[in-house]
Amino acid sequence: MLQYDSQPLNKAFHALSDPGRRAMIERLSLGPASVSELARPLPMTLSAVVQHLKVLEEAGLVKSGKVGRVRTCTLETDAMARVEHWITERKRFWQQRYDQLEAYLAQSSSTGENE
Amino acid sequence: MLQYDSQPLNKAFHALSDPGRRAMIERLSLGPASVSELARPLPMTLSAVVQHLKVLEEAGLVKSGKVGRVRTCTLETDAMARVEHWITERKRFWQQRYDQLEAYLAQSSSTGENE
DNA sequence: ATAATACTTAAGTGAATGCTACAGTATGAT
DNA sequence: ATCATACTGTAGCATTCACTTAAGTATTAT
Repeated sequence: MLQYDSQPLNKAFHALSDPGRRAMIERLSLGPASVSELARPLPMTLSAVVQHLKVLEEAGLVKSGKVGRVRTCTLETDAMARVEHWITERKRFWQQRYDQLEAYLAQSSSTGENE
Repeated sequence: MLQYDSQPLNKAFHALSDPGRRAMIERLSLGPASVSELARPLPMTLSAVVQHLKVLEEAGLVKSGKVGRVRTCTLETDAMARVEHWITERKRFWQQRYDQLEAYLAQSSSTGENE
């Protein structure tokens, strides 16, 4: 534990910290989409969207391929799962402490040492 | 869905994108700690750690209070849970598509139309 | 009283970010 | 052949980041 570096996680969390990129991920969680489809709802130029896409791809969260003139993007669910995993691992520990506290309180109230 | 802005999530994901700050969160998931305790394993000055702590607090991921000269930090598990929630929501959708695909494949192989 | 501890705050710096504008290049439609 | 579509790529720019150094301020220990 407490391994200091993890490029993949750094990049993944960074990628998800931007609302535009999260919107793109939200769209892609519903299914593949072209670059213009991803761009349509966003208040920025296509150029900007392409740059965001690059960030997402370099974080491993999205993959894309071109057929004809349209690039189709898909979500990389494994990478998303790895991000989720980091959080659930932390959760295990704080939950454990919470459960211990609960058990302690239950035990001390049943033995009634506070009366 | 596709609400474009969420300051809290922006800040939370951004806060988690730094390996030093993640190390601090990892430590705090085991229980409260002072600023120097958080700093000890990290390859940077105390000053830098305090600045990271500020980022974590502004993201709502950590709270802290001072008693005497030591500041004790604790993890805000609710904020962590909210980050987790954003991911599991996306997961719901991509899982659904996966399940549909699986069901389709199961059905088409049982009707044996590929022989 | 003196010194060590545990932060706190501010200024400065080089690098990374999130854009836009503009100028392309393929590909598909008419 | 011409035009629209769907990107692609680069330069520039204001802002934010992740630090460090340096100079504090309270507390606690001796």
